[in-house]
Amino acid sequence: MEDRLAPVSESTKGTLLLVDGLSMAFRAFFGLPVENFATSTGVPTNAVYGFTTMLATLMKDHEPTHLAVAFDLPGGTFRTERLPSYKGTRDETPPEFEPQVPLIREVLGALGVTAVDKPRYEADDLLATYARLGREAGLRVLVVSGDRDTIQLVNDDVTLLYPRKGVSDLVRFTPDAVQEKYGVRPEQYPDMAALVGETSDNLPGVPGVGPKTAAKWIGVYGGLAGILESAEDVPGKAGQSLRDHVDQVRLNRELNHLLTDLEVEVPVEDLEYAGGDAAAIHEVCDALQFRTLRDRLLPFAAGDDAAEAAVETAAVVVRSEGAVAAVTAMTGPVAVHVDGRGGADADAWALGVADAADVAWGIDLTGLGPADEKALAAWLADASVPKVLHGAKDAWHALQARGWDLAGIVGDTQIAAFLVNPDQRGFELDQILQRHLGLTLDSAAASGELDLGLGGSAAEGAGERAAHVRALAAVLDPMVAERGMADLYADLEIPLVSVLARMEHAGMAVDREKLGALSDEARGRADRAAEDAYAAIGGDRVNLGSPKQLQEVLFDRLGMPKTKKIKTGYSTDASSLHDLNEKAPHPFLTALLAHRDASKLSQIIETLAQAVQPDGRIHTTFSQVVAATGRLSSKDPNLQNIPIRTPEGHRIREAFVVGEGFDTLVTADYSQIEMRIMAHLSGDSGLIEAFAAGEDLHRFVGSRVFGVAPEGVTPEMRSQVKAMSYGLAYGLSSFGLARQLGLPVGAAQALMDDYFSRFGGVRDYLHAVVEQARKDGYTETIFGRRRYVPDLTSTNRQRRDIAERVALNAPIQGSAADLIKRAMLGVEARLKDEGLASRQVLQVHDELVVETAPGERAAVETILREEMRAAGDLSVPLDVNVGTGGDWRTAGH
DNA sequence: TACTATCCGTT
DNA sequence: GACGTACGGATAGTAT
Repeated sequence: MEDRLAPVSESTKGTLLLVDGLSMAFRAFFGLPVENFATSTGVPTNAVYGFTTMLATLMKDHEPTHLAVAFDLPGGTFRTERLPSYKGTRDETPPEFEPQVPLIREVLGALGVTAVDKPRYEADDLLATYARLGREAGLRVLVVSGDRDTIQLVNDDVTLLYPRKGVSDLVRFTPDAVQEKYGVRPEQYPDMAALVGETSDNLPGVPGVGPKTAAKWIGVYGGLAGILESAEDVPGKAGQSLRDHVDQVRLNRELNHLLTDLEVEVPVEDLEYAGGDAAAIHEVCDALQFRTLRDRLLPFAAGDDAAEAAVETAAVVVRSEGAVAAVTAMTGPVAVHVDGRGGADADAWALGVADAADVAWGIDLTGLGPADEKALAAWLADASVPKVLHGAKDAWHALQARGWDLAGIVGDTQIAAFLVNPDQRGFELDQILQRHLGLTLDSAAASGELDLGLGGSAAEGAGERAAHVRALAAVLDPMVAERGMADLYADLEIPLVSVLARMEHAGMAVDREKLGALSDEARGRADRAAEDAYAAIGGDRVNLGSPKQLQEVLFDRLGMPKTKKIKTGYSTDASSLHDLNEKAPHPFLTALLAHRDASKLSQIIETLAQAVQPDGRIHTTFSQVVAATGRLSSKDPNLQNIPIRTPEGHRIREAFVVGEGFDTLVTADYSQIEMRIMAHLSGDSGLIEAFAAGEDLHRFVGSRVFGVAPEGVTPEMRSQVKAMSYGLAYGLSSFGLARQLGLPVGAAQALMDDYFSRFGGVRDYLHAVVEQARKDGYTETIFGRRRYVPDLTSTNRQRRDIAERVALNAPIQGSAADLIKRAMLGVEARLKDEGLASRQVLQVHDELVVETAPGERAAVETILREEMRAAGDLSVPLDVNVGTGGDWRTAGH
């Protein structure tokens, strides 16, 4: 019995793996603690995780050629029709289990595993039927079930894997193993079970008869039929008990017989396993937040034909000799890969180029002669040679670091992969190759960090990767086009790469002294507030930065009322602390809030100060492949979350200054861009009129909602309407609105009702956009950028609700992102056309910052105004505010 | 060292 | 019973 999990001997015709879905999911559920397995949104995943792990192990160990997972359907079966109390003693399934069943089916779908079910029949009956069909087809059959009834299926061709504990410890039942454990042959097991009874099925047995007696009788009388025939002769107390319960035994035997002759929808030959879909596996692993499991599932992905064709072309011969001459003679289109890093102390060290189906060139850039240097630099800077890269902006920087320009970028497979599915995570070359071509690079080659001492290997690696990029482009370009995003890709995202590269390269000048003074100040305030906080609790120097220790102080020691629940207890966030301070005022709370404020500030300042480069400027890194809505993101440091609301925030912005040799900073931002997009997309006449009128939007809307003259709109009314308007674009509920405005839910609901009665087009649009997305599976911006929202059809309420908010927000936020990106291209083109030396240095979602050269301020203001306005042709005007100053704060006013 | 949880800054 | 999008990033605490 210890020979569990050893692969069965494979027959020449293959192996059929049959799994009882629910019984194994249930075992997984109870085998793994539910509290340790959930997504960040609280969806429990322990059963999905355990089940999937088990399945992956089985698939890997046994390499089944045919595969099916059978499910019980809700509702009764022919057995409960026969006996309503059948399985009647089972406890109510835990509420965390049910929602995981559709998730398991999603995993199976991604893996390409057939799920089978049949109304009025149990999964076991399907297993029994498929076991017979598989056996008749000459397949070796493996049944995996936690239901003992399936023991009857075991024979020379059918082995049962039965969970002993959890789902990772499976016992292998062959006929001999069954005989050894139960003392009967597998086909006699139901006879035995009929006599002994099955508590889990609510089938009582013969009192006083256990497995030993049952086995003995079966041995003596040859089976249940013989036993019942000779019932009168069965001796002893047990014999009498048997005679008293003959009807029950007959019923048991009738019910525990599994049907092997069901009509099945899927013939057994269609259970042949053809592999899963890599993209779908990624998608489901993303959704369920599976990390380690992803790597175990991906090997089951089948490459499709297109991908395989592309992989073929990626099988390259890499050549280094004569590479420079060969490459510089190319007129494109070519795939280019650059190894190296941008930045102050590193540059490009290897270049790979691929343009033919089977030859790629690799060049070691570290040992080039002057002639080669010149030729290569010219070729890279030649805009008439079209080039495709993966992460072109990084390559741009790496080449720039050695003084070379990169031009002619016509494609970026990283961006293409992002457009195809922006919700994915991880767009590094090796990840995208894995995802779309099923290719696995070895980690050294994939990372591009090859040892320079290995002679030509860096060059060869670069050549190989260039070939892979070429293959990727061949697969991804049609996918982008298929999704209607060819123009968005070629005319917006790709040209933007160079614009962003130049912005990052330029950076923003910083007044170090100002920053330093601010830092000291904030540090001092934080320290003083900390002392106040310690004093307020009797001098105990708890770590104020530790939510855990704060919880202990607030809720245990001070006995304060509980705040909102979080995973680790009760929240100590700012809004909770404010609430607490109203309910139970305490000097500790005030001091803690002040400390939080000051230390956050000093932390931000410290991070910024540390990010200043030797050139006295901060160079952020923008990404086009992070925010699923299409917004840019900024990191190292993030310049898109610099404080602005507080006086201290203003002072931080004052430290961002115009650089030497330049004149001013000009900042231009769209006014109410999201509401304008809402007006355009919804076509609501009231909202369009509001913008056409050109007066204060929230005042206008407020006057309509509250039925007063615009002058009669109080600041209170205005702020309520403003919160309402913006909340709409985020899928705000009346509860959320109430909480934000400090109103009763009823009042918030009334406000929403009034709003919608005046702006019905908005309500209709919001409703329609979700419906359309549910139908199509994706949302779209004005410019055709897609975001897929599969969870709109999820049976899980929470997932569905989140998906609805995503569907509401994505077209609005995404269209705004498209607009400002278009504006950036327009601004860049105008600056160049007009021969100006001013340059864009920052984008913050609805705001552009330009550093102007002397004498160009007026021209730049005009360009910003015009290009931002002209970025889209909407049914409402795009209003732009422009400001100028020697620092970011001043310009922003 | 790597990862999770919490908190908080922006739009 | 929860309940507003999209991010980046610091810190604490825990797992490896």
